[in-house]
Amino acid sequence: MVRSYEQYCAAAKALDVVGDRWTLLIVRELMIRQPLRYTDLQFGLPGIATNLLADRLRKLEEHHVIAREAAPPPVATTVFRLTPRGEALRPVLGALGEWGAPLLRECSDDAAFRSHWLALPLRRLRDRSPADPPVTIEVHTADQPMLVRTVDGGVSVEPGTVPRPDATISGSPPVVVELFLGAIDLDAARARGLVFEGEPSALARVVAGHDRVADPVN
Amino acid sequence: MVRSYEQYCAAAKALDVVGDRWTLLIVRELMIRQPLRYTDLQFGLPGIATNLLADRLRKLEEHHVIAREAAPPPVATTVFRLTPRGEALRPVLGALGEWGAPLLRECSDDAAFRSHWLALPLRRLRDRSPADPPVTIEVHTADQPMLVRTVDGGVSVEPGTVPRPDATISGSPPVVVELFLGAIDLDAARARGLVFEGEPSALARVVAGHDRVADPVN
DNA sequence: CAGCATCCGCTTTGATACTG
DNA sequence: CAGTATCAAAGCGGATGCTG
Repeated sequence: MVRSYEQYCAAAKALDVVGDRWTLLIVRELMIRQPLRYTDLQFGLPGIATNLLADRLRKLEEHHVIAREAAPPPVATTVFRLTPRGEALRPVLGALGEWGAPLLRECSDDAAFRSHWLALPLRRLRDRSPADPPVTIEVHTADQPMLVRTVDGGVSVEPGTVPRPDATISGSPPVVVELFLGAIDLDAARARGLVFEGEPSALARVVAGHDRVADPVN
Repeated sequence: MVRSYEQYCAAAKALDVVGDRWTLLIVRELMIRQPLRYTDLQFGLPGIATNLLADRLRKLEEHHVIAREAAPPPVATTVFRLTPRGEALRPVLGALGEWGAPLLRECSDDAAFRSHWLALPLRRLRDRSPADPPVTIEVHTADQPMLVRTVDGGVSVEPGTVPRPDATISGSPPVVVELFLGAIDLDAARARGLVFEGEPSALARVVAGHDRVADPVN
């Protein structure tokens, strides 16, 4: 069932476990938000076949990368969570995302996107004036609105809305991501269909400067 | 021909390029020793089918991860080399190797091994007394003898022999690797069939201490 | 509905043989 | 040496069906 490389090599052994198609993307989903139900995973992995998801989850559980839990009474279903061993894959996905970031430019326009994926590239944003009162930016770009708020020197990215955000951004995923990462400025983003309302200073406070590498990063 | 995830996500885009079976192991080979001929790659990738190797090399070239060169007159053949873009994958293989290292313990005894793979886990060894004259350890464990020498605060790992090495080690790959990485001591290694000749101090100088994590690391 | 399992057509893989 | 050609077997993707 499993096709091993049969090599005494750490990288090959790692790929024996997480090298199968979809496997690392399942781990990605659990890295963004834990724990998740089967159908939540399915939604976060557009294109996966249901039998493959079931199969991969079984294998990941066998290898102690994820764990299956009985969810608390309110929902009463099983949920999936990363084990410490699974959490240890974060540097792998980090390195992969770093390397893959430049490829996002050549992404087809109808590529799938999920709002919660914003958490990966935006996690590296820093709050430029942590002493000031926190700001909240509401982002509309795909299946659900997300809140980007300054917290603890960085930003948090979570689903939700607030009554009076400091700024509200609506646009396609590429434009939103490139804007936040400083690859384009607000005018350029507007030229590509982005709608911005509120305080530009709220955005400037967290946007990655043009001084750093301006590639969208996962 | 290529099956893309079609997701606007840096990690997914990276896997579109290097996620296919064997692809990252090809990159591993070129990371250890550049440049390589087709047959050298084949030897370093035990188990790969020749059509797959040809196919992967073509795709990697299309994605500018590797480049094909006409070799200089003496050999007069084409060789493969990593581009800067390919070199940028080093953190990915590093993270994968780090994560996969603990899995080496459960590696089947007849797993394939190539001597030059020693370069990956041993690269992290440090020279504990860089001021002293360099030492050379000759290692016999698979297809060809390797030389581990102290150099510039660390060690170099290259194929070859010398007339009078400070130490000579012969043993199976797991025992050799675990010994170098400090997971086992010399007595334990000898109990598992390792033959050591020469100055134990030469080994002690580069062996990772028990203080650090004693997992074989790629 | 959540959580799969089964079936089916297609693609990819792996092993071997063959060629310029 | 550096691949291409061929082919059986396994894996993948999509649809549908079953069970609590």
